[in-house]
Amino acid sequence: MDVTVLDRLLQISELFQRDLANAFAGTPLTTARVRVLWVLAHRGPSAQHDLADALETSPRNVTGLVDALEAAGYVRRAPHPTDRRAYLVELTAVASEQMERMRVDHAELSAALLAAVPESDRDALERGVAAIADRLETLVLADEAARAAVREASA
Amino acid sequence: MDVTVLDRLLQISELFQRDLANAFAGTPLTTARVRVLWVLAHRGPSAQHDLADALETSPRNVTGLVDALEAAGYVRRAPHPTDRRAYLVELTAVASEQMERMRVDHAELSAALLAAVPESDRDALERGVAAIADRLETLVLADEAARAAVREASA
DNA sequence: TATTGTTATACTCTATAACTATA
DNA sequence: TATAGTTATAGAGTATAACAATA
Repeated sequence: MDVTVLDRLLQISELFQRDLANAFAGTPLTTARVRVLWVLAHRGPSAQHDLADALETSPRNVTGLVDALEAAGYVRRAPHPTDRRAYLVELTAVASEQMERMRVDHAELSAALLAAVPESDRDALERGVAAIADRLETLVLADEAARAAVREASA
Repeated sequence: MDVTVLDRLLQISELFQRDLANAFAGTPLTTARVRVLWVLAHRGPSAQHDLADALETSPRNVTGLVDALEAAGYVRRAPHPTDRRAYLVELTAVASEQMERMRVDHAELSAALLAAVPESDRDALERGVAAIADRLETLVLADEAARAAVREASA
């Protein structure tokens, strides 16, 4: 029973989740809420339905996440400049700083992990994980398309 | 803004979760429940507190997961041979077959992903992901130990 | 006394459907 | 008529605490 590359990738995947959970333990932040902040940090102030699209979740769920983040002081609901039905959700200063720290942590972790790999292996590693990520994405999307086709046919 | 190995690994991590969710959509199985079945397939019939340890979750949570799996016909609660307080949770035939299919799928996915990598890069890739997994595990465990020490000190 | 699993309670994430206000 | 976000309702995962039966 040898340990495959896939097993290692799954292990890495679990460790990431654990690391993130640890990082925000004891704060009001959770994985789902941090994802909202992360999207806002990258897209800038956004309407809730745009957040729902970006997060691939329901508008209802966004309402709950934004409620929690607003209560904890991480985001603000500002009026939308042209559509009175909508809000613009934006980060507070506290959250912007937190996301900046997260960006720095991310870069440091990236460097620390790469430092564990012998320099002579790094190019092949980069090509390899990129190839695997692309192939996996292709497989997952093809699988989802096939499922969607089955749903169509039975509807 | 270049895409780092870390970014690729995070992308792979998300795709795994998505793939697993797709695979069990429309069945009573979920990620948490499949983890229970997976542990049972590897450890054999187990008492619930052993499952709680293996899954790093609370006994209460195991009660709920086993309830759901039992209701859906994936596991059985058998009396423990020597401890009348405990049950031995074991897979049904249906679940054993499902786990065997999952094992085969896992092997096939492993082969498909590796096939996307040029043969000349594979050795370096294997060494690289192993090194990253080990380093990441070390970092996460050290972080958890540091947090535990802080909790001790403040208690 | 300690352990095994359950009941009680609560919070979070998620989804669908019905509804209000606005476009 | 369609869209943005909310209320209503429900299921799932998780946690702590109190408790019963047994060790």
